[in-house]
Amino acid sequence: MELKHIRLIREAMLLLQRNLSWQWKSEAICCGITVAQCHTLLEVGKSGEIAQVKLASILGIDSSTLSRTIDGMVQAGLVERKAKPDDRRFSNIILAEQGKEIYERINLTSDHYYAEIFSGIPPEKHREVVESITLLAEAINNSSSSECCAKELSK
Amino acid sequence: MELKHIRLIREAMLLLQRNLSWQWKSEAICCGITVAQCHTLLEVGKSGEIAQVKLASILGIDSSTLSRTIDGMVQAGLVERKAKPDDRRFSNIILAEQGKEIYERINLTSDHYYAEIFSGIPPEKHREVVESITLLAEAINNSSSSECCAKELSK
DNA sequence: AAGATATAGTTGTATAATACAATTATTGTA
DNA sequence: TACAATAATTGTATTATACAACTATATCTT
Repeated sequence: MELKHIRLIREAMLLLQRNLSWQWKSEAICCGITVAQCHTLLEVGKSGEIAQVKLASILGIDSSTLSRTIDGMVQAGLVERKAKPDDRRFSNIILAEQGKEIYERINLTSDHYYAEIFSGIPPEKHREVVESITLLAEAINNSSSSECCAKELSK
Repeated sequence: MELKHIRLIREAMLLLQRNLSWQWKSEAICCGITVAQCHTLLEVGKSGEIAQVKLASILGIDSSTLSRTIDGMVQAGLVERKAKPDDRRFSNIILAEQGKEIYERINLTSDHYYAEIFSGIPPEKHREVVESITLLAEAINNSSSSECCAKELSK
């Protein structure tokens, strides 16, 4: 891998990160929720029903952080805590009425967002881009850990 | 663009975002600095010398936020404020001694990080991936704004 | 040239997001 | 049954952030 290409990727990833971060803020604010709530909502919606500990692991945050995020979402009528009958340590999270609506809305907006992005890319490249991003995402996900320290944050 | 592909991209981007967010934390902690300082340091190093207002715009944050981040970095000996002689409203930011070292170090680590990522991708795909990410980054960058509200955060 | 307007940066203030440590409730194991 | 493990919560501190108000400097308008 040439350094030249690595630098290109690094710059591109920076651009992606910054633009996506705005996109999240924008979607959250539009729906009157916070960014953390937005991330959480989308994962709960995707899972249907999920334990906090699992959710925290997917979101990459501490379970204490998630606990408080969920508090706020319960208050706002976005989700509900549902005790797991066979193991009462767990509380499973499910969408509440208000949460379902907002989930659908954000889901749609996200789809439109990416559809619009791709309208700025020549159609004959679409397949290649989808494949490449998927490849990269998998590679990054598999390579994670290693390198340097980060002991404190590990889980 | 098929919905199936959009959903693939959305999932991949989520993975990327979450992994990169850990990477930034990890690099920052290794160097004894914060994530915001790390982002700022890399941009200052890249630019050589840059006004705060420009820097804030690149980083996508409010200039008041940046002002305080820079305060901390000056304290830590990472950067210096240098008044612009011909327009004293500006203070240009440059790397200080300590900052240069850490900049080089993080730059190297980042290069290694991506090199390692790519070692998990078949070499014949590398060119395609670089091209695709660049395409996507440009498309996202150009398409930004529009859609929904986000009036409050606009600049 | 004087007053009005614009720009860069800072400070006051509030909030969101986060982690770590300690604690409680529950379950599993020796 | 006592002890270890796990899920969640609460106490506490810190980081990152934005908006509004303000100061200092520069530019424009008449």
